[in-house]
Amino acid sequence: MARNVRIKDIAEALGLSTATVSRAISTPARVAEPTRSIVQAKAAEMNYRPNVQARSLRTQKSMSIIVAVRDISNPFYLEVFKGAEAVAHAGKYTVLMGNTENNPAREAEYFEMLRDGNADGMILMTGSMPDGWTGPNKALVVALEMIDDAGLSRVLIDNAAAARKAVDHLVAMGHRRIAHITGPAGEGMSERRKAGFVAALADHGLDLPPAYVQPGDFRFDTGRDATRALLALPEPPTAIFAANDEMAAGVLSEAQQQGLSIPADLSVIGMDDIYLSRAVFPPLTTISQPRQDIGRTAMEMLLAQLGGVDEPQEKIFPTTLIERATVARPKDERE
Amino acid sequence: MARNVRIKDIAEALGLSTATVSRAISTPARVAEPTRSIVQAKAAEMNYRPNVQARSLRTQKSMSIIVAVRDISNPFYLEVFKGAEAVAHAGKYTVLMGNTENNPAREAEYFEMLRDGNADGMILMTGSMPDGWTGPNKALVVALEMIDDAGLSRVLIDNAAAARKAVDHLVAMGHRRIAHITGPAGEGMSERRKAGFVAALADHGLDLPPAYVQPGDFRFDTGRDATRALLALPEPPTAIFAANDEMAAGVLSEAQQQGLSIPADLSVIGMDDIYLSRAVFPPLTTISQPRQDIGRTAMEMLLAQLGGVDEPQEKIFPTTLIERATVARPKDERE
DNA sequence: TTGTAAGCGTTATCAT
DNA sequence: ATGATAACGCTTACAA
Repeated sequence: MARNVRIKDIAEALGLSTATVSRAISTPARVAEPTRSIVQAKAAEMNYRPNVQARSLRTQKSMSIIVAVRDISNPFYLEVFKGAEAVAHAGKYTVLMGNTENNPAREAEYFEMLRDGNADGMILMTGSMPDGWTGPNKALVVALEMIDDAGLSRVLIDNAAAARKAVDHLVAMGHRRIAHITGPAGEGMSERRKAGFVAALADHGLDLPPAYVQPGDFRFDTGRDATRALLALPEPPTAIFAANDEMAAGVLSEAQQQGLSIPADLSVIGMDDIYLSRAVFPPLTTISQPRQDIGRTAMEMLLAQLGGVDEPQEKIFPTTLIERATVARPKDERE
Repeated sequence: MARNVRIKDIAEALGLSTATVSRAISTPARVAEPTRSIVQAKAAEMNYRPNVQARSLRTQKSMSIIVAVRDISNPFYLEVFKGAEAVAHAGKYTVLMGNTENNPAREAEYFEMLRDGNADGMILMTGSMPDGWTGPNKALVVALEMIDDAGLSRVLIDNAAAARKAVDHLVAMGHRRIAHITGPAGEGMSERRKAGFVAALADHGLDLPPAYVQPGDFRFDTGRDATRALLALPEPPTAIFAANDEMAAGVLSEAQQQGLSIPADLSVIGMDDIYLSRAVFPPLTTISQPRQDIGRTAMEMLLAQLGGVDEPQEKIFPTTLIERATVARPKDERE
């Protein structure tokens, strides 16, 4: 394997200086016409590929971006990542998937990578920021409001409005006893969904027994557990809005386990529209958020920051109710 | 923000040469005791962080590894990636997730990154290698036999044996009319699972009508379609072995849609044991492969290659039947 | 054991 | 418009 072609090799082959060759390649505008094309042609011919580390060392830019998520095995992030990746890629940036595993130490590591210049910017979908993080003008964007921190660019959805959509739909279908399974307590996303749920119920003049709000943690098992508790109530709900699809799958599972028929005996709405929602039976009615768009937009904001835009941006994406097959009119009403 | 601390700063602060400081940090063994600890202490005190690009430029190593998958939004790869990431991380390597989208151009790009020194090695879970790839002694490991290419280190599972396990279980439960939904035609993984299925059936002396082998592509929808075809047969199967869990979910969905009760009316076995298999109802009986271990091992092999091991390694992981709730004795036998 | 100095490949500054 | 040269931060012969 021959050694890699360097700018110097092209320069020698052409009797030019390395400076000119470098310019012809990186800033073509700064080099006159006959020369420019000659250099470019020769570079192509010699199969020249710039050495990124050398370039990074010199320019102090790594051309790579970290997308940090809590848990890479959570399919929720996949589409977001995909959208972000596509934009980065188009902008000649490389993206690193940062998996924090909900571990503050690992989270801190990614911030160190940022600080050390291993990456030029970061999209955060993790829970928190390291305590004393004083951004050394590194680009940072928060996606999906995992972090409540002013002053950062953010792309989010209106979680409360989304919850309201779920409630409105259930009410329109005639439900009056509607329960909710929440996400992890204390997290902005869960809290907002819960708040939207509570407010919507109030607006419809519906009763909300405390037991109708069950704690969950976004995982399948808590969906099951909460459902068990809900169905054991003297007056069980006729509909359940789970704060995400995975828990909604848990609802379906537990309800069917108990011999209930969905949606005849119990209506269910999930949220996020991950691919799971199509794969369960019956296919899950859910609130969808444009996850690829979210990733794309977050990356666009980041690249904008890298390009010099300073004011924090904010973009809120709309959500959509996807009607599939887990909502029907409640039985008592039918009879 | 103060400029980053460099080796030179430490050297000056201590009245030593940069060479000594560098050695104390990177190759402590090569420096005498009083000096070593002094340097290390000072480095910590000054909050020194090595500049990776400079180091890479000098050593010609990037300390990063690409894990290339066909489609990042396929949850199948997540756990594998996680295992690989953990090992890399422990070895001070960074891992880049390469998403090829089944696009040969993007695949080629990752190989270029390898060649250009953006990465020191690559774990391949994509479909193919670029045509004229003449590995310039770059480390390469194939995981999950997506590629049939001799001479590369590989970590895989015995797909045929796994399929046989599924068949054996169904036969032991009394099934004699067993169908299979395959993965994409031509891919080693699918072909091996199918071959294992066919051979196992033959070994049990069971009939295999051609229509009992339905083509799929590993996706939910083809699971549904194949099931529709299978159930429309004059003599439909009493059990279906789907080549992966996603298609098995499609089987459940379609069968339940048609009013069948699972497993009473139809037994189903999937394969891979992705989290989906627990989230459907009834929870899916499936063949599990140790995906984190596979990722871990692949990365270990890669690091070994990077460390100088030259002979291609090969490791085959065992699979396990996970009995959940989609298999029962067939009806006719009960009556 | 430690120091000197060259060099990794590129870009930026300053001349010409 | 192009060229000479220094510099980015680090490691590693080679010398002392």
